Amino acid sequence: MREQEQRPGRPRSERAHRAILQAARALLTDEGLPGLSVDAIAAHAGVSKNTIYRRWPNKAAVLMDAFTEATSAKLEPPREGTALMRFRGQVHRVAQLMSEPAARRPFVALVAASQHDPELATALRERFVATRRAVAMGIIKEVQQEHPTASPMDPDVLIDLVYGALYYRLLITGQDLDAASVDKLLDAVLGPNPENT
Amino acid sequence: MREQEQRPGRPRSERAHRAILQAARALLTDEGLPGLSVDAIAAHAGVSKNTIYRRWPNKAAVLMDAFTEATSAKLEPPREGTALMRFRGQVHRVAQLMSEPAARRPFVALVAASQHDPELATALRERFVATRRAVAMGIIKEVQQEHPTASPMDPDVLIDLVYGALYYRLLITGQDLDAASVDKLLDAVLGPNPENT
DNA sequence: CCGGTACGATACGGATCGTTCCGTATCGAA
DNA sequence: TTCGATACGGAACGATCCGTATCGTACCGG
Repeated sequence: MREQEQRPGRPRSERAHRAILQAARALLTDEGLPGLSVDAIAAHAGVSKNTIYRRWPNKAAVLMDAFTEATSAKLEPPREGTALMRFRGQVHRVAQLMSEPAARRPFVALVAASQHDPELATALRERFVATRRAVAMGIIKEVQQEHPTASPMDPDVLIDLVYGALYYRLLITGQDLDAASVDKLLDAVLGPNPENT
Repeated sequence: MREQEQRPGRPRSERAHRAILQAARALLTDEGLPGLSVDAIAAHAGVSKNTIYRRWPNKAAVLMDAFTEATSAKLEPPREGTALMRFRGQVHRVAQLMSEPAARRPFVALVAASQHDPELATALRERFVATRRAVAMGIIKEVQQEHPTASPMDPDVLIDLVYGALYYRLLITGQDLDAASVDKLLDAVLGPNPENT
């Protein structure tokens, strides 16, 4: 979005940029998707609607940036422990993040909007899903080196099962994603947690 | 919707009822959710918009009825074979149905809309998800009686894993739900298919 | 000082939703 | 046959939203 560092004329206000994304997050968290009109974002950010459309092509793109900026920092994979425990830790981290309405609602809204917006669907996959998947894939391969005797499940299938169950509960059944139930999921797929205290 | 069989005045036209649901299905299949305006449904059904809003409270409710009417008949669980094979068969049936755009798009649209419509979310769970779950639950318990030695996975967790993976691919990654990949999923959770030809 | 761009404010066209009003049609009951 | 009650198609309405356009003004480098 900001590849051209220096162009003629008045530079774009960094303050306006942040205000827009923050307003989008706040409105989406508080009011949900129906309350998220571009006019409302503009008013809440103290910004002209013109300024929003000068930077993003449409409402979904604003939402996408607001979401990834808020969540990416919170989803750094664990760096310590066995690969197995790091995998479990990462799944827990995603589940924990998504159990907060402030993250869950924007994500759900993006998934919903992406169903009839192919560009947004691609962006969501590339900028959020694929990142989580790549991290998980790397850790899983380490796990399978640590435990070569364990069932050699296809890593892609494993990821689909675990994250699938997570998002299934999130989007469809609406169940809580508390740590205990996430552990049950992981135990079912990976075998019992060896560090089970 | 039609609990009162006999009330005074002119009875509601059954023909209009069917025309509305059929028009909703047709438009949703062809145009997707954004193209599904109530005006368009009314026009396509040869019906006044007034008539639609006399019967359903909003657009999502119409969509809900249209979807369940169209799909419930196609999701009768298999009646023959071992319980294990019937379970696999049912999952395949759901996957096959959802791989058709004519069913996939309405479902995805409903899931999307249900994210900010609690009533619709409840209806979707009670009238679609819960039905599939109850059927699966019954079959799984039979499976576990057939194979008491097999891993005693919590049936709820099992269902979350399998259907979760299905809907994860459907809603988020956009992967195909062809029979082979569904079999891989099932093998990963249940063990290899004993009737693997 | 000047061209170029961003800014806030405001208005607009187009579309949609859900509601409301007509006059007419169709039912059961009196 | 008459009458109340309801449904019907048609049409219009207010409110909302999106994305675009047009103001005059503010800020940048040359």
